[in-house]
Amino acid sequence: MDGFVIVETRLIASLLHILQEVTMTTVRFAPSPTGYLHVGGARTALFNWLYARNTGGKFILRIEDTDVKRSTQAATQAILDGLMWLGIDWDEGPYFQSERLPIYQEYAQKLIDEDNAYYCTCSVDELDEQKKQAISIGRAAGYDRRCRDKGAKQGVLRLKAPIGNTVFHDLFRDRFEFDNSLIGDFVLVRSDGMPTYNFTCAVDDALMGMTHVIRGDDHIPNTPKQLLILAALVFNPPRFGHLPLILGTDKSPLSKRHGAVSVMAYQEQGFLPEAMVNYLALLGWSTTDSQQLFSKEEMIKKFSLKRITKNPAVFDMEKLQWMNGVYIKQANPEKLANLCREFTSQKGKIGDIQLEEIIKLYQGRIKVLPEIYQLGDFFFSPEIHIPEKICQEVLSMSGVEEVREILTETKKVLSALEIFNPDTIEQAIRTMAERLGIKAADIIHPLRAVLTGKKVSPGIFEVAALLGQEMVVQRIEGGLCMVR
RNA sequence: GUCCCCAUUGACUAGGGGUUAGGUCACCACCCUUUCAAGGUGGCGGCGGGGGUUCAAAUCCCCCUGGGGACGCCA
Repeated sequence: MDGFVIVETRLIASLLHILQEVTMTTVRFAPSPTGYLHVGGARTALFNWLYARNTGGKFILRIEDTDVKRSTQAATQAILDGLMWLGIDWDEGPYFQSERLPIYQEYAQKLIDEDNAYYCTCSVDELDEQKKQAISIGRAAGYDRRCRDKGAKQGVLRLKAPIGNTVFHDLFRDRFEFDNSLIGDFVLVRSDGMPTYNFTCAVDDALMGMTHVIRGDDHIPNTPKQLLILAALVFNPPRFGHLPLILGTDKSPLSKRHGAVSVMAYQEQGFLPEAMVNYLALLGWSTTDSQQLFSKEEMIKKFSLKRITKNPAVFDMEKLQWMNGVYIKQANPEKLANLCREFTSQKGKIGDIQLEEIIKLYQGRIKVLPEIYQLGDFFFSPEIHIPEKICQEVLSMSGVEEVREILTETKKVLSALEIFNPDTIEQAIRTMAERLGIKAADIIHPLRAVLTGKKVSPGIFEVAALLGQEMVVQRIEGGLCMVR
């Protein structure tokens, strides 16, 4: 009996395994290497990746480089870099379509053999003319199929679109129905033998076992075309889902004029990949409770296609910055210090003095990493400049003589300290204030001005301690000259 | 010109026949406080318009308006 149970359990397990194999989610990100990974592409990649990880499926990276003129290796690398920076890893690939040409040839031949495709010899000018005419008589602008029955043996290869409608159900919206006659007999293979996007995409999605194709809105018109190819080739179609676009603040599609669109530009500006991913995930996806901050694990666990919205989202820099600030605040200072050093080397600044300690002081105050070099510039150079404005507003605030006395006394008190840390400094200052019968703030403000050259800084006791006793004394002396 | 998509505060969104229309960013105020942040508390502000259906519409249907996309030997 026991043996039977074991056998039965094993049987169920292996059946489940097979079932899982058959139904395993397979998705992909299929960019064309014609530029950097942009925010919209990154969001598309992220959603596919999240879905794959959520379902325990497979995420494939495929480079669609059939446009030889525009594709570059640098762009491919930039896309890979962008994905890696965001922490989006792939299980297969990258596949390059340019290396799969024989496969597409094979299927093109199949379409020809089965009378589902034909050669067209129309020139570009002729096609233009056809388009103009179609529009002038109020028809859909498209190829008029004049070469369908010519029996040409060369030219571009076109699909023979059947009469009827092509229907599909979108993952995020309703039913789509397209009239095949409006789709037209589109090009599958160029006259130079290079296959086109719609053809390679359809073939690869089928061959690579894609269960879901999640891509941008702009591909909606391509979907019926690919469905037609799939049908002609007798492949099972994947499920399609079209993500709404990401817009700029003026509601037009996000582009360079809205600021940075390249994902790597955000790295250069001092954003953390975790924040970027978190923000991107919220552009079109949400949970019922409107949770905002997610760890990667949490995001994977909670991700669901059902909760993707169909309306386009405006990319909001302010919220991204807020989120980045939150991630910086929570990050490990050592990790941040390493990131900051990259910025210093880029900008030619020196930042070796206890960078980690400085970061701790600024973690809760900055939105992007490089801000630390503006707000905390007085930490990074021995000399500081006290702007005239600060001199007037702070150093002569309660009377020049009084400030002079306060600073002189402060210098004396602080240089007498044997242990120089935030606590001892604070104690010394407060004691001094009490002794002189003034407010601690009356000491703190001038002290801040002479130590930092600013009216705003982290807690002055921490700042002073980090600067070190010698530097503090030196800066008070320097500041004293400015009190006049 | 033809086809198609979208519509909740300034932004991201929840809600999908009966809710004081909820959360987050931003903004404002107050608290905390050595300044600035952070944090805490509170506040401002919204269902694009018009018709239906219904006892009841942000929610369902239609029209309009607005925004966007596609119509390549680009992807």
